[in-house]
Amino acid sequence: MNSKKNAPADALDTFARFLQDRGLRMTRDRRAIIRQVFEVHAHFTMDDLFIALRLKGERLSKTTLYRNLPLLVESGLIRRVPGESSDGRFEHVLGHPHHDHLICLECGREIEFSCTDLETAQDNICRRYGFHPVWHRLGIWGYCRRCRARRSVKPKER
Amino acid sequence: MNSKKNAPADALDTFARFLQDRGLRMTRDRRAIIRQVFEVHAHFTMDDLFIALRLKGERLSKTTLYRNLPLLVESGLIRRVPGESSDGRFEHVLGHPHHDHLICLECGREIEFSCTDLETAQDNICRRYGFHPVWHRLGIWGYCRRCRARRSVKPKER
DNA sequence: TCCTTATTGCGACTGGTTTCCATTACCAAC
DNA sequence: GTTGGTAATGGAAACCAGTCGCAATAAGGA
Ligand SMILES: [Mn+2]
Ligand SMILES: [Mn+2]
Ligand SMILES: [Zn+2]
Ligand SMILES: [Zn+2]
Repeated sequence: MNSKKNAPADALDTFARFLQDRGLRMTRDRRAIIRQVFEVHAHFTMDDLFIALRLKGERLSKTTLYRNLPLLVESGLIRRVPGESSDGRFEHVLGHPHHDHLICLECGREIEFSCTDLETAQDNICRRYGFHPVWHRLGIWGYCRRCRARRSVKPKER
Repeated sequence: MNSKKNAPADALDTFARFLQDRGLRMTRDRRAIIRQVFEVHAHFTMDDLFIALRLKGERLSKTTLYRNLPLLVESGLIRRVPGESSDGRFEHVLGHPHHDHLICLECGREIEFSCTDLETAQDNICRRYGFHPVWHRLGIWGYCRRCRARRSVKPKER
């Protein structure tokens, strides 16, 4: 219900527990990072985050982000978004459950979707191979409805 | 039938046409690259390719590879393989049709699979969104049968 | 409060990729 | 077969995201 409203607080809590379990410490920077990450409901890069935090007056360094985002990933609070090449794109998880992406080659827009058939099919495959899945990333590139309409030109290849 | 045997030749042909269409030229280096890429039936990195070609006595430079692999991708002859971070991993396409990957977090082994249910589910999703798919990449990370057997320890998270 | 040790900032450093530019090689047109 | 306009190439320098080393700082349990 209020799962969205409390996401930042919940996340902070989760992370605190995660840190404690590993003998790590909760710091001002880490609090600021969590707060920011769960305040924005969109994909972000290392740099997006850095700039946002600096604008808010936080004085952490980029190195700190590079050291902490992997922890957030491990804790399950954020995940990497599939991208063409070496992404450095993340998105938070709480209040934003698993989904896959349609990425438009023309306008760059990303559509998030989730589909049980797809997940089921994956589970079946894994079972067949005796594979224990932990996570997956699916990205589909192509042309979105809007772009297709705007130019009734058909794109080429498969 | 002999689609495999002639893959290098077919590829060369395809690429020649591709180049011509764009006013680009077929060169010794490009021929060598195609030949090598279709001779090896496995994923490869920029460096794998460079070393292999050098060992064969080709005297091209790495810069040339960096300039030409993107062309091979555009021509549809090779594709990028999904990878955790900055991949620079490719695989050829001819005689090696579309498939997705199971990647073991422990041994790093990659299992290639393809599953019509999965593809169908994707098509359905795309239709629903009015999205025209061009390509997709699915990678599932987890633990392979072999590794799970070797250590009957259960991995954590979902 | 004290003390151990995790955390941080900063600059140096890295490895992969791109860019520059002068030289070489295609290849289509004579 | 020669020529000429360009594409292609090699090598070095530049770029860039990320990583590392280290001395200074700050959590947080005792
Ligand atoms: Mn997303
Ligand atoms: Mn493959
Ligand atoms: Zn679009
Ligand atoms: Zn394995």
